[in-house]
Amino acid sequence: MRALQARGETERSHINSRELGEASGVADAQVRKDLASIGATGQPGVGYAIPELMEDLRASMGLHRTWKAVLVGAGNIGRALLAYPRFAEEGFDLVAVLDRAPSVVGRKLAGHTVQPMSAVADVIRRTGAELGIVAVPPSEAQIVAEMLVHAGVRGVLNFAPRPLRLSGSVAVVAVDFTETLERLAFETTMKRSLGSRSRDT
Amino acid sequence: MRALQARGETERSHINSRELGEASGVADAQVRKDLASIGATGQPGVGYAIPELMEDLRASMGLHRTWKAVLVGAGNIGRALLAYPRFAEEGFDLVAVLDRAPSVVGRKLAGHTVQPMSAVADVIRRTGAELGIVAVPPSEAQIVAEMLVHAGVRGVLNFAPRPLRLSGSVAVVAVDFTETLERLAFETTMKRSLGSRSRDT
DNA sequence: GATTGTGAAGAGCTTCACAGCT
DNA sequence: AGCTGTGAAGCTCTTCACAATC
Repeated sequence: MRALQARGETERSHINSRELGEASGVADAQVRKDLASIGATGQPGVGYAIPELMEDLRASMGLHRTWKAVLVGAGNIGRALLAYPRFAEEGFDLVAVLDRAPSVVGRKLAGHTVQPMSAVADVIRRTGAELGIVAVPPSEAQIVAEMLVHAGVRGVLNFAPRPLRLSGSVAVVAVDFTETLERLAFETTMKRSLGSRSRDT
Repeated sequence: MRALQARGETERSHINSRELGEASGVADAQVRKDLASIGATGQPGVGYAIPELMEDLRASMGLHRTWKAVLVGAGNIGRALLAYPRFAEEGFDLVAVLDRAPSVVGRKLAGHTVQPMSAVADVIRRTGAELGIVAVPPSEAQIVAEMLVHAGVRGVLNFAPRPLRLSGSVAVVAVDFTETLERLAFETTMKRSLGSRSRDT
């Protein structure tokens, strides 16, 4: 999907598996297998119809609808997320911002009045948000996540560098900047000692 | 490594592969294979010595030393990274900040004077930075990454939602917030339709 | 002529299971 | 008795290659 988006508007209406593979770093047969597995089909001799392919990709990932998310934590990371224009473009709607600190509660950030944590159940019920974003210090991450889940969110995006223990019925995706840098250090070390193979993204 | 860190200070000096596996969600034999592959050895009948194991893990990931990184992009994400205290704790040193916009060049951010892009080669040579962090708009990500690589960095951390095409000898790790949210939407959909299995992080 | 969809082959990764060490 | 290190077996994922299709 990113490879298609990065191409921007080309005249061509179709793209073949080899090009898709080159753009995303996988083999052509892999592209065909994967696309077949999500029900996207191409035209032999022609390739995949780009608009239909995008639609199939989006549908396979549950992006055929809008997802509402509440953000907890109006610190540096929270504010960066609020200013991130692509969420809305991709169908993610930050419907509310909450924070514990009285000094930021009541302030306006990117059109949202920051709410106190005591409002969490209320806000989630009223907005119908299904996703929660945890952008608070690690010491508070677990309790904040539990409050969100208790209030009804089905998925949690965790920016705190601390593993969350939540009910198995809640999806959790974590972004840990330190881990990411460690991974980069690891791969950089590998690239140095061994030769190189091309990698994606 | 995260599993060990999360245990905190226990009296026990050793840990066996079964416990490590349970804490990190993999099979005991897998733990032994992986640890053997990085040269960490345990004591039959006893397990792995925890301090030595931590040391071997850190060494295998290239974390036995400090990594210097330059940050390009003093926008929301860049500023959030600058304020992130854990980088320094884990041995990552943000040695310089660069930006294209004349309005921010020269400003002080977290102790660093923002440099213009024209200084990139100079800054990297002078500081000896080996890692580059790309926190610029997607339209500039590719060219900025190429400038960094040309100036000598060996690894790039990319926050722009755009795949980078770089020489195979450069390590690239990407953090794409939109992709992350999309992944959360996908997993949330899966959790709803299927039952649940426990997942890590 | 170009390209898909897909069985079959191949490669790589995971689990098993047990000899050997403490 | 408890646990590691590791060949071998089992399994899954990837690549090959080609008949079918446009």
